Amino acid sequence: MTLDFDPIDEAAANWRGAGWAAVDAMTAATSITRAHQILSGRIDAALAPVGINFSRFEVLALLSFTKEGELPLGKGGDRLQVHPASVTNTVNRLEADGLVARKPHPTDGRTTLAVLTRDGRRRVEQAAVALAEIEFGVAGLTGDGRRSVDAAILELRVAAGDFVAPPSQRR
Amino acid sequence: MTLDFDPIDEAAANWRGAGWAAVDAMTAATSITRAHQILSGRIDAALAPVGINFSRFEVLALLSFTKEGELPLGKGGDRLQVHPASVTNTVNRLEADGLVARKPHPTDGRTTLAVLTRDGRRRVEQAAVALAEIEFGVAGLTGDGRRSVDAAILELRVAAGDFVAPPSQRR
DNA sequence: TCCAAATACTTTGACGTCCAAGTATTTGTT
DNA sequence: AACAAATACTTGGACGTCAAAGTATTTGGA
Repeated sequence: MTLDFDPIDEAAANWRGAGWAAVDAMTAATSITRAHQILSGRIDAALAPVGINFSRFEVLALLSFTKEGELPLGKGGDRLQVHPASVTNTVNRLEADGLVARKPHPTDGRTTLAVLTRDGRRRVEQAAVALAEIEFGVAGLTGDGRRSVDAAILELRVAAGDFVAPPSQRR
Repeated sequence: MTLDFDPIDEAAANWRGAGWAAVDAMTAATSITRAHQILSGRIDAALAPVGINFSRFEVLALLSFTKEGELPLGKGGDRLQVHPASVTNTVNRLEADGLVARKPHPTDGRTTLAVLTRDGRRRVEQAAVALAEIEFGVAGLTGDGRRSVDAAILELRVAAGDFVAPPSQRR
């Protein structure tokens, strides 16, 4: 199962051998992809005992940060950068588990609000603890590593147009 | 659509406000997740005109690096770190498109080989060019940024047990 | 006022990923 | 030689994601 060589190193060597371009870009992209794979696996494993997964957690967390514990579905999608259909799907499942409820928007008939239930609030607290315990899957990354990842990816996100205003100071 | 603030900064502030732990780990994990989302979108968009997607490309590339253009399905899954069922699925689709063929292993009846076809080889070359043109989606990351991402994620991968031998020198 | 365009969400369908279970074959041990 | 365990792959099911199309409602301009 565990390889005795670095698969990314090997990929880079193969790439060069084939005369393919942009090897540095390839290794960076592959590193990020693999990192995501690792984090995703660890996070889902940590959340499984709590009875949710990461996308559901993200929605619950977002709701828990609002004053009233409610948010239009579309706003949630914008913040989490996911497709509206994914939000619908996630909220459906959260609703089936009694962790959120849908409520019509008071003044805009097109809009639906997701509202955190009492169970939902309890669940998201449990999940936050579980995630903190595994350090969000980044165990193995030193403080320096985390900062340099944050800084480098900030460049990427700005270049991708994630947001326009100059970022406030990251701590 | 585009936000006028950094959503990760805001998430960190919310996290602190709620008294939740491991904020630094959360931002690193969120950065990586978002980076993956960005890369994935760019890469799929670049490959769409070529008629494949990234997972299919990975399989084709792996095959193209072998002497004979063939590899047991299981080996491919190990290298790409994906589930056997995913390999089966991907190879099914590549086979339906005539880009690979299945062939029984000459000595081990349990094993199936995926063999690159002529069309498959042509296609993977086109894809490599298309990916190099968009710098594998990491446009926006400077050389320094790419190196620091590679280095930091190497720590994470080693900690996760991706491979055991000391890595050879990265360039 | 009226109506086309924009907005918000849902539905349907395609695809990728994983897990668990099932089949076939090979290995290793007694 | 015999058989349990390991290995390699496939199948079926659950879930997440996106795109495209559909429905309902609101906005904004003629």
